[in-house]
Amino acid sequence: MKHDLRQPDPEELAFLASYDASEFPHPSLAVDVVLLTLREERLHALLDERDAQPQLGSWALPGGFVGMEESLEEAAHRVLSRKAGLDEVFVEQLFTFGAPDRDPRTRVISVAYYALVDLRRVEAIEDEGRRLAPLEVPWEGELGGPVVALGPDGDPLPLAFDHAAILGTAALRLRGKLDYAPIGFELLPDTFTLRQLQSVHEAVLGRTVNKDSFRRRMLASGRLEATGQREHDVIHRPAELYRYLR
Amino acid sequence: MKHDLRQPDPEELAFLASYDASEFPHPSLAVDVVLLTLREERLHALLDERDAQPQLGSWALPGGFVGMEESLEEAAHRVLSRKAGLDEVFVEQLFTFGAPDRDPRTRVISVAYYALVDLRRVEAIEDEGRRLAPLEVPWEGELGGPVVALGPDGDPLPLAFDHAAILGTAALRLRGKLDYAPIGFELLPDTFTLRQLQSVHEAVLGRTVNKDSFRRRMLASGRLEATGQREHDVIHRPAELYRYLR
DNA sequence: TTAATAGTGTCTCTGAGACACTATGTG
DNA sequence: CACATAGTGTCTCAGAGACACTATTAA
Repeated sequence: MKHDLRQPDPEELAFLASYDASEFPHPSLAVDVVLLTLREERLHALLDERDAQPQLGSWALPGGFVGMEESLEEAAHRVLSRKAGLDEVFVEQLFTFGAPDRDPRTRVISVAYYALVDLRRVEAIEDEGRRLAPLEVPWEGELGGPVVALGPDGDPLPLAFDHAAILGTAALRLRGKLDYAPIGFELLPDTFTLRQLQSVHEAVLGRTVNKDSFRRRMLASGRLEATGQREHDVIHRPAELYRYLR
Repeated sequence: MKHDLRQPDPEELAFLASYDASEFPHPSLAVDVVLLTLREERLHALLDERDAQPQLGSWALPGGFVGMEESLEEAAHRVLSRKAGLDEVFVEQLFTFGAPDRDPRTRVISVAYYALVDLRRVEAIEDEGRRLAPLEVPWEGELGGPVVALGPDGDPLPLAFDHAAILGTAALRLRGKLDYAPIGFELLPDTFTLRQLQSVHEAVLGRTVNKDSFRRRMLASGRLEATGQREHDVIHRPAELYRYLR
């Protein structure tokens, strides 16, 4: 988001030189990133098990405090790079969470971002304290609400702070934007079939979509380019591979 | 946004007691409010002329720093109450602006909110340093970009900081949400005619809308209740007055 | 050849735009 | 009565769903 700053005049420069930023108490400012990917037709989010207080042992979104010289989006990318080894990921601001009691340590405002990435780029990063947890969205349509992350036994994972609400906001945003913004592609590899894209939409929306009209809409959108290649190693007629036109 | 916090255990409580929040440098955190209303079929935003450095004399969105005990939305309501004498206003989080250079004093992150209100509630608050400035949106559809606020002579007002970009984000959000969220009503008095509601949509969208299908859509939405009353003091057949069903 | 999915052609249904027509207030 | 806008009835057109049919690969 670019903006023009007025040129300061001399009087203003004198004021700025004497300005004391520590005059008021400041809350802490963090970014939390909802890294979403698709595995087995289901949305998964990257979660880290907290290895320190507070809420030791619960599962948290990757996040970090915002540096004094970086933009919010840069902070989100830094978090992804540090905690998931990912660069060049699609990232978008989600919502800013600032309830006074959301962090028991002190006042922490969190600017949440969501990131979308193809599974192949992240499936290797799982270890004991870091999971791609399947999400269960317990509401439909435009309702919204917290989202449940599942552990390997299918039981809900304990989520830290208000991170269930952040996940819920991400799921809601994704569902809302999917139909009019080109974001489904971000969860797929470079080239993909229409069926794969449809599966992405179905997983995100939590419902089946009509095959015929989905194909028509996607092809009519003008954002897909046929590669001329076809998928292989499938047990049926191979489908055309498409590429997303940026 | 409600969330469940886990109950801290004794070990966690000990940690919290020793936690020092001043360990890291913190940016300042502000809220800025885009208060929008409709006058003469045009969107207007409340702007204050800055009477202090920096950017003395330029026009700024009403805003303020976030208190340590209040939520972000409470801070937005407080700003509206203090700077516009308004309570019970429709308010929604817009976007968080955090470019490192957006404020020349120091690092200030601003959580922007937009508020929608009927003109009758705010037209009396204008004075020398406080205006409802008409907005000119120099782009269409889903493009976005900064927005121009006009002075009484029709010339653009100098806007402080990145507030032109914040206004642009508000205009874009409003245009995007108008068709699927019940927000047009917020810019009208309690009861209104369908023609008035159509005017609201036309002003926000910056284009005319089809009368017939607009009526059909609104009546079919189920969110309007006929009051049985009609407008009066008009030179033509008076229209039915409707009320918005919350 | 069969199984399985890719992809096409076409009918129907629904909602938006267009437009003509009727209704009802004021001057 | 004329004027101006409110409000209705109906036709057309475009896009979504439904469904039958053909195409193409592997086993």
